[in-house]
Amino acid sequence: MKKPEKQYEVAISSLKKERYRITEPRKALLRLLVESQKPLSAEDAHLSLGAQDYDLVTVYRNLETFEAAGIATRIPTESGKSLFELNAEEHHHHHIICRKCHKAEKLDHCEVEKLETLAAKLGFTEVTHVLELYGVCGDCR
Amino acid sequence: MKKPEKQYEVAISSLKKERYRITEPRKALLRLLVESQKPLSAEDAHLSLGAQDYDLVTVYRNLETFEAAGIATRIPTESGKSLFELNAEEHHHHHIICRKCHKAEKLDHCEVEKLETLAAKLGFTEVTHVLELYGVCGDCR
DNA sequence: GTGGATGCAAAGAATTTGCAACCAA
DNA sequence: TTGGTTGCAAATTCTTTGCATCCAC
Repeated sequence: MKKPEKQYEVAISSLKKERYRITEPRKALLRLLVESQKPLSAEDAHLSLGAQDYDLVTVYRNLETFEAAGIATRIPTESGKSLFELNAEEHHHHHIICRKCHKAEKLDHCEVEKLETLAAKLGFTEVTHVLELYGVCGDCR
Repeated sequence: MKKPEKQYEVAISSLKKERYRITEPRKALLRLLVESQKPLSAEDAHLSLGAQDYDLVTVYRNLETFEAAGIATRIPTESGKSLFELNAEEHHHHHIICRKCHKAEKLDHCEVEKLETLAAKLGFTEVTHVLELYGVCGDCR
């Protein structure tokens, strides 16, 4: 795993390269994502940043911006709510998300049965998974 | 794949066993799901049933009921919209969903790299996937 | 200085809930 | 008969959009 400061700097560079401005809300949100190292919902982020400091809408817009800049990824969840996480330059991974408290933990190794075993080892029960692929079909191209 | 009539009967039996009533909207929705053999959104189903015949709310409630009865499964999608599909007694599978027209096709074999290859063979490009596990964590139990 | 970014309000989309009328068992 | 089910309306939840103001470059 990359050092937080490094990860922050790399992200800032990506934003600059794409001509996005480095604003206070963006810096704060980026720091939060770097520090938490976990997928967060827009609301989580808004609260953690101190709800009174920046608007929820700004958080949404910037998460979207981060995604467009290739800095973050949106993770659709079972509940219909999206989580966002910083793109780690490390290997591909997924998460195990608690159905009750919505805590998300990172799972290394990407293969479903192995993942379910891993999840069980982390103390999760009633484990199920959602796996869907997305792409553009021949008809739409 | 099971014969449609058979599948319909099995589903009806499941509903009866759970003491759910066999109403017109339920029969119509079930027939639709059996026939389409593809995941549908609540709105898709509502339109296919003839929007004027049954209420969208009834469709939502019955898809929920079907899920509770173990007849159907909700599939959260990238866009935040849910799709529902009848539980096939056959093997575990997932889908490839077109980002543009939202057409969903069934993919057999559950292993991610294989699936992406399969998706490519089906003519899909820009293929990505969402894989998240859900469960109840130790803290919540 | 200027166009992108923000905050506030309001709109939107998907889904859920409340409640009286209705009907399957 | 009666409690589950439906339809209509309204509420909720998450997310996006409009617009005037503001500030990073």
